[in-house]
Amino acid sequence: MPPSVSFDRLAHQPAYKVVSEKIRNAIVSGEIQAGDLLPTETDLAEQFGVTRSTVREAIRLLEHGGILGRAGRKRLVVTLPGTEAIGRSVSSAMLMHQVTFEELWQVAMGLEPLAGKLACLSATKEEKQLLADNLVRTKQVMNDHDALLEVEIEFHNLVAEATHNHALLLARAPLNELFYPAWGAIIRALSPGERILVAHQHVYDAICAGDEEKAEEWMEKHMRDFRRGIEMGNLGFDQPVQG
Amino acid sequence: MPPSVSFDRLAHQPAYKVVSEKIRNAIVSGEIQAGDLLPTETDLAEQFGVTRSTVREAIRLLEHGGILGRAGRKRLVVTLPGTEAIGRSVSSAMLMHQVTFEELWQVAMGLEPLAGKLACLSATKEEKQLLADNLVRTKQVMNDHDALLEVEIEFHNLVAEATHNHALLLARAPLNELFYPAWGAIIRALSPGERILVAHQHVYDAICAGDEEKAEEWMEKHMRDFRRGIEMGNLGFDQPVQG
DNA sequence: ATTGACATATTGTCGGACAATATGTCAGCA
DNA sequence: TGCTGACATATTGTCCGACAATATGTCAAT
Repeated sequence: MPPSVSFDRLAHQPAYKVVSEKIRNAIVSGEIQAGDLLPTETDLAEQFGVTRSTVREAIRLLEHGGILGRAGRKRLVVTLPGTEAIGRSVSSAMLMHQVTFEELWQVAMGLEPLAGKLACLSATKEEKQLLADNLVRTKQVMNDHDALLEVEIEFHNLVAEATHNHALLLARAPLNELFYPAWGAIIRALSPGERILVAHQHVYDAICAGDEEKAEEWMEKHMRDFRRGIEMGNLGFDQPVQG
Repeated sequence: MPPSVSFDRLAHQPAYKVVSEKIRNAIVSGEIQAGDLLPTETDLAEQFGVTRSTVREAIRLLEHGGILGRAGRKRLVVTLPGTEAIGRSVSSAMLMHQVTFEELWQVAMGLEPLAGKLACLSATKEEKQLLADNLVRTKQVMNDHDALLEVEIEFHNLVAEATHNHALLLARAPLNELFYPAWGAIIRALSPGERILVAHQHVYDAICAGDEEKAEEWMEKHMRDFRRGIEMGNLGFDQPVQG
């Protein structure tokens, strides 16, 4: 016979979590702006009625998400979480889930062509100039594997930034981080400088011309090349990505 | 005259960060498996040669990313970061960046149709059954706004899970969280039960038939409906999303 | 096999302490 | 005036020791 009444497990949240949530709420609700200084640890401890140790643990909780940071070794600062912080945290999650290249590539096929398309609508002159500069440098370092990797990654980041879509930037941050070593391996194995340059050039032209379809299409081709690169280089397309 | 030599700013990383990184490395490198128990705080403190307070701060740093968790109120456990942890952390980043509905919707247009397409290839019988159950429940709660919201969100999650693509699941986690209130507002304002059901039905049929194109297409239509819903409901398509 | 009593281990929180470093002030000197 | 150095102050990073609350493990009694 089942018990006639059942009680919820009462959740006695530790103080450091409560404090952390209070601070987080104040931040995301806009009560504290990015760039604002937080009170000192001692002040916070007094305000919340807990010890400094507890406040410190609460702070660490938020620090990892990039919401809080320190300028120098000093005062706490409310920070706009950049792509790095998000990328690191999400990509380590993906690593633990043993995400394969294939899975990663599928997501990239959803996001990179989209970035190309959207960039056509919103790229400023300055951003187009940065892309042009990147192309020039690409031609120069065509045979320097390490440098080529750098400009290749930079190109994709520039396109993504040209969309001015922060949701997109944050969503693709982990891909960036995880593809990095793979691109490096492909470049070393196949020296695909020419193919990369051609694809980038077409994407750039499309963005300058505002031709959404073409940008999307060439970004797609570029990503298919990437896939073929992994397959041809025997890098294990269906294998988990390495950190 | 510029100085003849320049030195890098020497980075005196605090101990809690070092400890945190060491633990993180051990985890993502697979040295410690998910599900494993970590040594007690006192043990860790001894091993690293620091105080328990320092170890605790290091632990908090990882706890936020969902890498570490506690079973009960006891021992530390290495955890596979779920979509909730990632979703919370990334979505608060998006909130702080004042991401607009439009930006969010653009990313969703890249990921949701993709999810539909991929689900056609990998959905198991059990998952199809879950989708079917969801459809039945959708018909039942068509006029109950709150319940309708629940099944709507669940449907999208089920489709995403049916792809078996963890990278995709993690990438779309924040969208989920941020769209939630918006869907609710749309449903209350427009009672779009019929349209939702029709779209879901078509996506479901396509997945069962393994028809990738159709699944993608209907998911796209569904998302366009969502966009029109925000616009018609005057919910501010170009306004920042509210937490 | 279940219950209760008891010792033990571990976490959450507290309080105080100190060294290292950044900040602010002010006098001294070109 | 503008720069330098000395000094007091504030704040963080780290340490130590302590205690209550709570899980865990053991064992006897029923």
